[in-house]
Amino acid sequence: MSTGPTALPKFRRQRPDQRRRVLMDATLQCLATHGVEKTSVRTICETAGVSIGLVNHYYASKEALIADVYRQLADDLLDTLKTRVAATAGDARTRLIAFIRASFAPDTLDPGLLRVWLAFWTMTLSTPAIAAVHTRTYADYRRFLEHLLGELAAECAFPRLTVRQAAIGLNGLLDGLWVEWCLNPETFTPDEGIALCTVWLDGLIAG
Amino acid sequence: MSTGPTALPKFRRQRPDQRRRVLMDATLQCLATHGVEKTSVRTICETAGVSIGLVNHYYASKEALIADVYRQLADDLLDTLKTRVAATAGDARTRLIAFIRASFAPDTLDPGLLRVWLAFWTMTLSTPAIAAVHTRTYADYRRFLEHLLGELAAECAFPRLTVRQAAIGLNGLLDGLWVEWCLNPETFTPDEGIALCTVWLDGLIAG
DNA sequence: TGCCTTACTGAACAAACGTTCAACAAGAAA
DNA sequence: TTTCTTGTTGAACGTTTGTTCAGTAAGGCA
Repeated sequence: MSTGPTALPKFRRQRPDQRRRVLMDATLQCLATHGVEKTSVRTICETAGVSIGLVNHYYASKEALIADVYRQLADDLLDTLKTRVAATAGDARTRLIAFIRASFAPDTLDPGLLRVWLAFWTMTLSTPAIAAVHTRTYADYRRFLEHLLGELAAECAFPRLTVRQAAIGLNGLLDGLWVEWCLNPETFTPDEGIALCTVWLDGLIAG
Repeated sequence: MSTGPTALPKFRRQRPDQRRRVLMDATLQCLATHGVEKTSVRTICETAGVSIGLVNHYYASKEALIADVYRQLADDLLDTLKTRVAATAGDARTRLIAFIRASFAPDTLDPGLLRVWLAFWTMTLSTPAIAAVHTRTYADYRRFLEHLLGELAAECAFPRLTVRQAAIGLNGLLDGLWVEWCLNPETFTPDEGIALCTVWLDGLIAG
């Protein structure tokens, strides 16, 4: 058996940003399917189809890679929500409900995604680099909610809360319900989750 | 240098339930201060002041020990909340607000406690034994909220939600705000958290 | 064509992991 | 006092971890 003159190349060189993307995707997939515990540099590289050494060639540490994944995923998620809201015509309340509905869409309401998020939250409490990503991400998210709630306040004022406070509250309610549902989907249906957020919204207006 | 006839005993025998308690306390302390990543059997035993072999003498695995800690801590926490509500006289709304205030008390609102809880939640998604504890714990918690909200419904009906749904919603709001605050205490004050939950409650009544 | 940069590989390393188990000794029982 | 039970110890084991780095080879350039 001869390798022949036209043996397949062992690997292909790629542009740094392409390789980084491959590593990030693989990391995300590992975190979602196997959890943090089983997400090792080896697992990531195997999933990405590269050798063990490549992670530390592109990132200072495994930690830095995960921080990059956090940033990317959070940005993508917010973009998805923004897009879905932008595709919705109507008054402020209608747009807010579109935001809520998007938050309870099947691709967001995924236990795998929660597994990833729990890893990020855990690292937020001990890794300054990840805490920085969390702070920026949470601020972006809340800013968009404040934008939507500001429009609502213009149409019908809610005297008991500031726009900032309302955004914090709705964000908390969405996050809390998201966590509970992913941890045990038997407890309530996504539609009930949407209903709960809608009642919060109307309770806000009623004052 | 002689050891002498009255050398100090190397260890003291203890009753199984006492030793288990010591191991659980040490595990809790490790999880809260160092996080899951750094909570090894060795760290736990060092904190408990015992040798490495003792964990596997009392528990089938490290996992079983953590499940025991989860059960104990969740029960203790709910008991604390129940006690504080029981110490409050007044109508249903007053008692519910006492529950909310207790949820935002300094000993509950602790990033160390969140670190522990995140570990439990993470394991809930991959370890059936821990998922079982989560399901029972969450049910207990919600049952108590349903009890309180049932009394509220008797005084002033809220037509848009069932008592069960209202309990799920308030639980989600409390959990969500708790997580966000622990991850970044700068975002809002505990008093604002209490206010947000109170507005939710009054919005429920207003219907 | 041959050179040269550098993306990429993968064996090697030290540290840390959960678990095991033969040996030890504390303290009650006889 | 001696015997016996068993709570407790801690060295040892086989894995797995993140990181390193000398070497390999892909692919643009002259």
